[in-house]
Amino acid sequence: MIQITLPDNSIKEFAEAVTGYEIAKSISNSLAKVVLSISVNGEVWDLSRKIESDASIKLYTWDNREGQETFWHSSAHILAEAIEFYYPGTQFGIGPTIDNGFYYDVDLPDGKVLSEKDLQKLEQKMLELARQKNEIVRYEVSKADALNLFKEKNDDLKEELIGELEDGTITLYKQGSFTDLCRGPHLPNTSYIKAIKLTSIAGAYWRGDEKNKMLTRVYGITFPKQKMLQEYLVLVEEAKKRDHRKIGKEMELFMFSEAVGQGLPMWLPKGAQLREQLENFLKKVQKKYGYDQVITPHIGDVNLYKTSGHYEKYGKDSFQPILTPSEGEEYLLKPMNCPHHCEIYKWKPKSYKDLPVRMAEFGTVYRYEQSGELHGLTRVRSFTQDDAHIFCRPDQLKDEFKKVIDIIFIIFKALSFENYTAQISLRDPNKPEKYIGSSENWDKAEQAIVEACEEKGLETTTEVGEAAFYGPKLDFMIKDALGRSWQLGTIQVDYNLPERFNLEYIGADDNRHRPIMIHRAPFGSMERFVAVLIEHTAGKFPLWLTPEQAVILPISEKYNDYAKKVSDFLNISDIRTVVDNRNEKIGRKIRDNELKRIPYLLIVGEKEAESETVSVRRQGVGDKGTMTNNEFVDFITKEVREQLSGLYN
RNA sequence: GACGAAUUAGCUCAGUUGGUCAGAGCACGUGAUUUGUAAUCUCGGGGUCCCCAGUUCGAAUCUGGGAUUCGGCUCCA
Repeated sequence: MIQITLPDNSIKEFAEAVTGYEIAKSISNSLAKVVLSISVNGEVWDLSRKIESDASIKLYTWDNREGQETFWHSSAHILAEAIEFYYPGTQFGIGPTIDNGFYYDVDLPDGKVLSEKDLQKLEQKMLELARQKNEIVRYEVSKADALNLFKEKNDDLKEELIGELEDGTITLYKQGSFTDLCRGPHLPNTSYIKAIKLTSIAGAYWRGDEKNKMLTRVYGITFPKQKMLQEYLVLVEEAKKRDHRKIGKEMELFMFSEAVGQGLPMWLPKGAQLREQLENFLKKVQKKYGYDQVITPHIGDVNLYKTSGHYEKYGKDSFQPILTPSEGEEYLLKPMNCPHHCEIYKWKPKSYKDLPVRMAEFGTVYRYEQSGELHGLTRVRSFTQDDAHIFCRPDQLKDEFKKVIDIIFIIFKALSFENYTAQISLRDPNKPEKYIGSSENWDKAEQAIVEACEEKGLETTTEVGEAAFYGPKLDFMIKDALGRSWQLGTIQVDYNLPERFNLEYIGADDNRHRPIMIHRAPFGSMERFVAVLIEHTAGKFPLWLTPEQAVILPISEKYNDYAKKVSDFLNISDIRTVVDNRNEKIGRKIRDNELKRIPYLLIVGEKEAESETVSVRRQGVGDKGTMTNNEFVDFITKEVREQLSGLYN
């Protein structure tokens, strides 16, 4: 007698060993149709695997992440089977599930290459294989047998993987004519998979290491219903419309020019306006938090970066030094602002009473990113950090750290960023050689970060071994329209630069002490932040931020003079206003300006000119009635004030 | 940087087998119209078909090299 405990703690009894599928069936036929895998005592199993003894179980369907993973994992095997059918002799790397689907890394024989044209035939083959309703069978094998099997297939990649596994834990899965090394779990058979889309193809290094061979990675996604695939594809198309590169072009925010160079963005007037609003906003917040703005040059003597250690670490792989007419003189385009700020700190002796010193700069830096890494505004070669460095005493560290978290919260709130994640990056205690500074200091810094996050109620993930070589850090990440994650705000604790630059303060004990440095950039960089902001808002920026807040639409050219008068009035009232005085019908002007995402459309004709009013239309909403010009100024000013209320005043 | 794909008017894109294929819509200019809440009509100008070589009687189209962009990989101070 076997007792199976269900999630609601009810118990079902079976006379003999039972499979997950049989359990589902015993509950209801409709459940049996949709269940995909089963958790047995916390471990996810195949539905077709026999449960031999008492267990607690949970059944997974498409609505559970675990169910989807089972589904996609089996899909990856069918992809592999299809590839093996067309390209016998292919070596198979790994084929895991990802957030949206799965991929398989393969090495085709005889230097054959896959290209996007081949995806369709692979999809067709996969559908054919899925429809064969082949059982997916699990085998437990010895390491020796597993090695032999893949040796026969000449699959070096699998051999390498098996070599690292422990004997007695190795399982194979077979469906149709294809056998794969795999921990599972899998679907009972292939017929569950009804809709298949291979989405893209890309190169990927074996085991993620640049020194290894580059394999071909095929990405795909599958669904239990055709309709779900259609819906997914629509969603992807919608997401593409939010791409900041597309909207940035449409809204005339920024551009690139081959003549200027790769990865060197140029801000167009409206983009510059947007950026200025963001900068002014942060400056106000920083003023409240006791920061001082500074301005430093775009270049620095190469020896400055030798002192900081950056030259040694990155000099060869970045922009090369600028020479001067003087022999032996070399300058570097600055890859960061910290060394300059350290020099400012040293300008004058500091007392413990002077700390913390908070030094902020919108500093443009230049980094020679590899060409394949450049990506719109999110990854560029010249960018402006909303940088600041806080020099503080050890007893101030945690408090300063918390204040920086506050600033980041203010920004995320002002822009309604809610779906961010926060990651604490700590050192790898097993590799002390990777880091500089005493382990005592590291402990203190790490503890300060963890405590600061806890006290701020910030939910974080922790990554061991991800710290910078000079200190632990807290990063804020946010996803773009297509689900790619970007690091925005960052706070880093640094014991290294104060050492290298010999920064000091005189303590109450009249001795010299070393300050701790905090690097922080709440936006990360203006470029990346604006990119993510565009995708977040689909270009419909909040009123306080948007480059053009109102556009005046004269009904006909006869009212252009009045429109100009209103626009002048609004502009001196600090409302960013433009006039659409083209010789077009009003319907046309409304359409064009709605599409330009300007929040307020002000229609003026005979009535309005006579009564000194405007007819107000909210973008995407519609007619808001008629207001006097003064009323409109109050109306819009109030809206801006409400958006920013309590954030920095 | 390595792998794959792409690049045609300011933008979005069509262009079949190498031969009236230099195209469309939008944008822009022009004339008419003087417009009341999501596209008025007329006429017109605009191209180094990414660049450089090559094959060919003939290249947007084929081949080689380069540039840039895109995808994921590696990287990210």
